[in-house]
Amino acid sequence: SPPFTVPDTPRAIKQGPRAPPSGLVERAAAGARIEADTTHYRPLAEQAPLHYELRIRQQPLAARACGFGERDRRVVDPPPIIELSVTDPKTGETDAEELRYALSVVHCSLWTANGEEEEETALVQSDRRTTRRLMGQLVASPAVLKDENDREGCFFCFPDLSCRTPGCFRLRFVLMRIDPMNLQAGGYSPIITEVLSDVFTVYTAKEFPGMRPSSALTIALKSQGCNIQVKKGKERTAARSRGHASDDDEEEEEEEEDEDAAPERGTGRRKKKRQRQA
DNA sequence: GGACTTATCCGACTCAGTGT
DNA sequence: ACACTGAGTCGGATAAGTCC
Repeated sequence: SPPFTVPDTPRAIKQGPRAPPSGLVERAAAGARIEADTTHYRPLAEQAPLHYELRIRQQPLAARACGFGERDRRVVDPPPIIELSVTDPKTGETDAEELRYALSVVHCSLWTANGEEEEETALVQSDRRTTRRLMGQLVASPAVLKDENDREGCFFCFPDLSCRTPGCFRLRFVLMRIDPMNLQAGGYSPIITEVLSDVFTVYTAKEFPGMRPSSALTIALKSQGCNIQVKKGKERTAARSRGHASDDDEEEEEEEEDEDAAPERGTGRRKKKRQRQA
């Protein structure tokens, strides 16, 4: 989709930073992963026209459908990572100050594989409850970090997205810029730009090929404090299956005898887990 | 009743937090 | 620094439901 350019408006930054109402920005940015620099608050209307662009640095590829239960969540693999670039269209230079604006948010929604219809229509369950097809953390805050090549960028990570039903979908990411001076009931923030992911597949539990090892980008962001999970992928599975094979050989006979005799390994933990969930 | 699908459970594992 | 614990993750297993 074509990048959006903010309408030409006079810039008032030279007159000095303008602070929003006390406490408002601090509260709004509490969930942001980077420190909110409230002294550099810039209303969109007071900026020079800037060129905003979202780029998908890590495309979602696969997921295991997690059904309608709330307990067993299966996240999209790999977690989508979006990079925001903000440039001055005249000079082509990056606007580092705008890149650090803490109240930018990217929202994610589920779309059909052809990218023409939103798939987020409510699904009606057997008990008449309605639910969304895409679940998890659908909104991400910006994190200004260095990528795997040590190049600084503004990233939005979605490590907690899951899809309830199998199929082929795309994810649509839209950038919004919250203006704390204009927050009011019934108000809205305009979409600044958007990007559509490649098609990814949501598999059933049996068909799911397994998680992939984390990319260099994921590892780089994780090492800088980004809340994203690093996975070992198939390596872990292979190690696990090797472990199983050796255990079976040694313990098969013991299992038959001790079936009723206090097999406490793991079971105690599960009881606690169930108690928590109940 | 068998085949198939789907939701949930199981057990091994990882990792962050905490106490010593 | 190390051991321990609790919470979360993930692949596979299985119970339950549906269809023919």
